[in-house]
Amino acid sequence: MGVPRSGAAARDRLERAALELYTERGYDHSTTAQIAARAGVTERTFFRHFADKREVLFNIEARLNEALVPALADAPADLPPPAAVLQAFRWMVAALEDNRALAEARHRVIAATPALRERQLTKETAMSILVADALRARGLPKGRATLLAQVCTAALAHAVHAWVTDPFGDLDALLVQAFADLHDFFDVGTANGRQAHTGAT
Amino acid sequence: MGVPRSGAAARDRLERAALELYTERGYDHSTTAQIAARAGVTERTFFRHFADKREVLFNIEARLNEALVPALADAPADLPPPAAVLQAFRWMVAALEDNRALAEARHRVIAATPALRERQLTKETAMSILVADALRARGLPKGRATLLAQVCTAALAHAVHAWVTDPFGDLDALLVQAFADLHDFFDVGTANGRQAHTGAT
DNA sequence: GTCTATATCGCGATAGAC
DNA sequence: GTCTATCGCGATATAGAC
Repeated sequence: MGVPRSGAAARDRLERAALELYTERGYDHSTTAQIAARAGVTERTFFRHFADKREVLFNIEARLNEALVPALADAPADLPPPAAVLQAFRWMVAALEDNRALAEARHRVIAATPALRERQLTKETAMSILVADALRARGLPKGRATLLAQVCTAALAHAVHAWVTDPFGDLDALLVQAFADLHDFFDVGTANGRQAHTGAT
Repeated sequence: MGVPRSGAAARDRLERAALELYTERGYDHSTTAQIAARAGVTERTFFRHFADKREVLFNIEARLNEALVPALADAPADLPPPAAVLQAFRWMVAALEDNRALAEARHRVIAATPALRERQLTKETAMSILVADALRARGLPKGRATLLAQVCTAALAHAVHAWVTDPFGDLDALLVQAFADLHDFFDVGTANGRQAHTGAT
């Protein structure tokens, strides 16, 4: 084959081919053999790079996680825990905002496929664990760190979902809004039924 | 066959057989054929009752959801949204506390099996959607309802996890504590670093 | 890279339950 | 008799072993 043999390149082509095929014929009507063929490799190579047919769509998450960990570690120690997580998230999602088209394509496929939504939840959980570790490093006890991490990650997922859904959404603003909503839900200081928000959906 | 032909009975036997086998030999070393054999039915029958090898462990969730929906609807209209959800959750989990042994067995298998943890996340999301619907019925706008529902569901999952993990845990108390933690995280009224809690983990 | 187990699902026939 | 659950058989594709 005229195609170069670099592992990373093949991996990239597999990811592209998978997204294309899943988009064209749908996830369950695309076979791993077809993906491999379109990428110019054997089926075996597909499984060398990705544990299963779902994983091939979730490489972005790994890259985001790599950006998140240092961002969490660098957050000022005097920030309250939720604010620290928010700051790290805002830094991380900056990378996302450039690739809106790709994000939308991915989102469409995932939204249309139960098996892929399931995997996405797993990825969110994985990210939540990173956040929990960072919170523990900031002194939160394990149980509360885990809970707060889950809550913050849910807010992030919520903001990203709103972003890919609304063609005019600003991811950073949506993220800030989500965290503001969290305060509003649980802050007895601001009467709980209040609706005073910049852009509540 | 000497085995009665009631659908529900076969279903029950399949659930039992699956939990046993997953416990004995592990999820990946149990085949659907083995489960079916132990339940006294054909492999084909297994798939008529359950969409896949994972689903057979998650019937309890369906029953909990059935209890949750009316509980959410019956919550007093004047309660703040998080309090209403908490009340419904407390009612729902009462059913769980009776079956501690079963819950622990299930938890062990699920915790040991990535594929099952993945499915469990999906079930939590499904429950979260029920909560979101109820919150919208209470007047919350869609976006905030979804977010708050995810947060509350995370708190529930957190409490249940703590309960099955700690042999001396009281599920109801853990649930109340989780919601109290949420307030503490986001309530600016109570200084944010505070640790004053009854039983923080 | 090749080989294989097995999860998953379609179809037609059968057989209790009402 | 009409359901509906089950059976028996077969096909395909994922995923893991050698």
